[in-house]
Amino acid sequence: MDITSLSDGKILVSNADINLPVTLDCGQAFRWEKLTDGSFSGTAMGKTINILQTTEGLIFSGTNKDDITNIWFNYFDFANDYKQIIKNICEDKIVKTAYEHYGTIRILNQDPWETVCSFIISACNNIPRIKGIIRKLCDKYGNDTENGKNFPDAKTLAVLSPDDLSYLHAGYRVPYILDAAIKTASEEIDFNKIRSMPEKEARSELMKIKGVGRKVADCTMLFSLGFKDVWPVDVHIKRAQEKYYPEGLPQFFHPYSGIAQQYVFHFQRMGDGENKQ
DNA sequence: GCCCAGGGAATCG
DNA sequence: CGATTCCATGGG
Repeated sequence: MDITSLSDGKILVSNADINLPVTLDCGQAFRWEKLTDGSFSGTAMGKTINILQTTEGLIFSGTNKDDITNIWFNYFDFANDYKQIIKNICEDKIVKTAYEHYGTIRILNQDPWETVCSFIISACNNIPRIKGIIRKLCDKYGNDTENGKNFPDAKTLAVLSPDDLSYLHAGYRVPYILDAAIKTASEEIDFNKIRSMPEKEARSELMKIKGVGRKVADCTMLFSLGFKDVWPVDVHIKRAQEKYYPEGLPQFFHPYSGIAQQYVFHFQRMGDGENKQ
């Protein structure tokens, strides 16, 4: 991976092993918006940036070399060698087919509070509406970045009442959001401690939050806490398992079954011809 | 009107 | 443990 400053202030990251559009639009993050030129704008880790993937590589706008090294390198999980990981999980036919179609889907290392809150909102919901609710939440309660709105701090939401969030039209999820905010703000839930716990302990810790069951906990662990060997089961994955893995999952998915899960998830939603977008 | 959406809590047995 | 039922909301 090479980082080069361009004359217009943009930064080129070449030789990056990633399919950016699929990675940002496969349902693990909800705040990246695809613009008409094919680039993605979004706010994460307190920064609002734009990224365009071309044949030359990734072109970052609105950021600098230091932030690419200190923030975005980790956000896109570039420390892990996906070529090697994918080589192993591609012994599976479904994963192999999905990889041939979609290239390298990377697991993002997102902010844990934002992630658990986002997946609480995701319960029994569809992706466009999840994005809309999160957008409304950020517009009203998020802190300003240079070019957008950050996800609200837990402390900001912790002092609100359900009525304050009724404009979200998030229904029964509103008290769950508040419970997550209160427990996060008070550090009753400490994500930095959870990060270094064994898998089962981390999961049960997250499930102390109301509205966080097995699936939301697993998504939070996979997409923000570095647990690459969890397999979140939602309605799509359940269907895929019944269809393609009735005898159980291959052992060689370990210890990266979370990455395999993203390929199976994407394949089930988009890929096998009889599914809608 | 019905069904579905990256589920979870409460309440059974 | 597993199976049911209810929980708001909006799009197709």
